Amino acid sequence: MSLNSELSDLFKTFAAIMEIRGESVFKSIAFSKVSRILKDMTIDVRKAVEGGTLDQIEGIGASSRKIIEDFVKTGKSKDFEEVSATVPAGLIPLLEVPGLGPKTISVLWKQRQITSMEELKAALAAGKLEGLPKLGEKKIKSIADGIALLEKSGGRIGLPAALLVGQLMLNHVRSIPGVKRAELAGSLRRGKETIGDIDIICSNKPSTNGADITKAFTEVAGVEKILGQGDTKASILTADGIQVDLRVVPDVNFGAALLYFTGSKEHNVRLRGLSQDKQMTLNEWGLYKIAEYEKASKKTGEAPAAKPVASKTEDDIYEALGLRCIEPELREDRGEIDAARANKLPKLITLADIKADLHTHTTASDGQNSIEEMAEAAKAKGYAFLAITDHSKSQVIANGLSAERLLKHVEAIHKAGEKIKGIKLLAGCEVDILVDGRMDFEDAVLKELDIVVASPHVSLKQDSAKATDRILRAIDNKYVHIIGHPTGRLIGSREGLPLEFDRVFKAAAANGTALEINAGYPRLDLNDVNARAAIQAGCVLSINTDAHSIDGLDWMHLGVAVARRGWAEAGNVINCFSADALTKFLLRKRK
DNA sequence: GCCGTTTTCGGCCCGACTGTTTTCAGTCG
Repeated sequence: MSLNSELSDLFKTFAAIMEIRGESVFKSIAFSKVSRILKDMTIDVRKAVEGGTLDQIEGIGASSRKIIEDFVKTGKSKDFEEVSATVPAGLIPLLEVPGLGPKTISVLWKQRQITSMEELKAALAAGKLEGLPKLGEKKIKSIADGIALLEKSGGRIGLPAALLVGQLMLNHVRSIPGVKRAELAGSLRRGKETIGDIDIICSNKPSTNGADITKAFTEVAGVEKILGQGDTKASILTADGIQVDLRVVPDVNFGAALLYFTGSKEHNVRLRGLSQDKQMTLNEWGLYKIAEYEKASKKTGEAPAAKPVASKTEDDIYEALGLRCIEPELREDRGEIDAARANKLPKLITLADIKADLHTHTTASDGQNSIEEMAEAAKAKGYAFLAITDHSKSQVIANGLSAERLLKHVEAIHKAGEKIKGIKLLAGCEVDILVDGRMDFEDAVLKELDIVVASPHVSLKQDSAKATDRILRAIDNKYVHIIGHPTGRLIGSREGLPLEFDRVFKAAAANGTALEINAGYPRLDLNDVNARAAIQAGCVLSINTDAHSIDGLDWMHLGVAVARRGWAEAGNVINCFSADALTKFLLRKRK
């Protein structure tokens, strides 16, 4: 694990300990923020310490700086060790249980000596939680249910699965009589790579009441359990263990509700702070002048009786706050609010900007469709280019091509290209980057190819220096156009190469080698944060599906979502280049 | 714990819901 990740985890744990100890919530919020800053940081924190730039980062104060400096110097933090000795480590995972928070955990610990999940389960089974303050029969059952839910769903689900379920449920909501507008919200709308639960916001026509809509929502096929259903809100659990929440609001409040439930939480907090500065208050019903809002009567589940400054659309609210409208993918409190104020938001890339897929496979290696079938499918998407890039010889398990087979394949691709009009086929190869950074083919073979994607597939546990040197050598190769899935990570199962990204980005920018955002799930590699840092360093990106079948070409939108979260514009991505510009890009390095 | 063009002290975002309570604490998003 990288130093940044270790320190990020340390601060996350520190924040959790403070919650359980019952310290001021603002302290734990502050450390949670530091944890997030470290996780998002693309330079090695050691360099920030050595360069003395830690002070300049907003959110890192004297206490955090001391902990970071100690940890970088000695591999541990005395402050952290002292505090963590006061709370059993086994209590921290209990914060993940839905319905169980720090206050209750503290009571369980101090009054029933529970210090771990196992002990909590044993105590529940033995009925030992009775008689505690604020813990009635229902609360005890909800803790047991929460543990069961956590163990069943195993936490977060992947973006593609969430999109499928989300779209189905959204269509269902839109078909309910009385629904006027409905949209996906939450982290799904922001395009995050993993999703906790699915949020849907809808507005109702004046003639319909919310309870009819929430009831119809819970009656769709595939609902395993109804978690709750009221006039304005319902929650269900699908058979796959995915939670879907619906909120119903009057149409005039739709924009405020959508903004609120799209989040992120951190983005919302910043917006509300900004509202305060302007003598306004922002909530899920709308943006109000504080003076009027305080006088207005309020009833739970109903909009406050004051005229909002803005509430109908998200654009209205941003505008009233003096901001350009911020796209959902940017709402992470990563500088988007300042950019919106300065009118410096990027014009984000869209799926429609994509004119090429530059990394795909056929039956020649481990794909399922022929050259012609892949070409026709890509043409049907309106692409101008398709690169066929089957595996190189080291990928024995994927039926990788020998030099001889590859050269024959190149001929076959060119021949197919002559037959199929309306799309240009590029004959290429996904060449393995060997453990020391050499290519899996000699230059004499590579120079016969229209396009070379060089990817790491094996030895993905190298140390940082070796891994970085390996990728740098590939970037330097004059025949390599794109570094495919640069880290080799797999979401949820493999960390990938611990690259020194600043060196990688500098070299790629200097050489004109594109870095891939692999759109295949669970790769999505580069990730959002690294894609953004790469652009800032002057790199060009390439978004490709790595499709192994014609269906695989459909996942381009996942890569575009990552790119959007990485603040990418069409001009940063070679797949959006004009035919001329792409051709020039492919030839330039070889001069 | 962090921050500062009113501030180096005193704020720090907001409402819904649930359960355990007779007015509020805890949790969630």
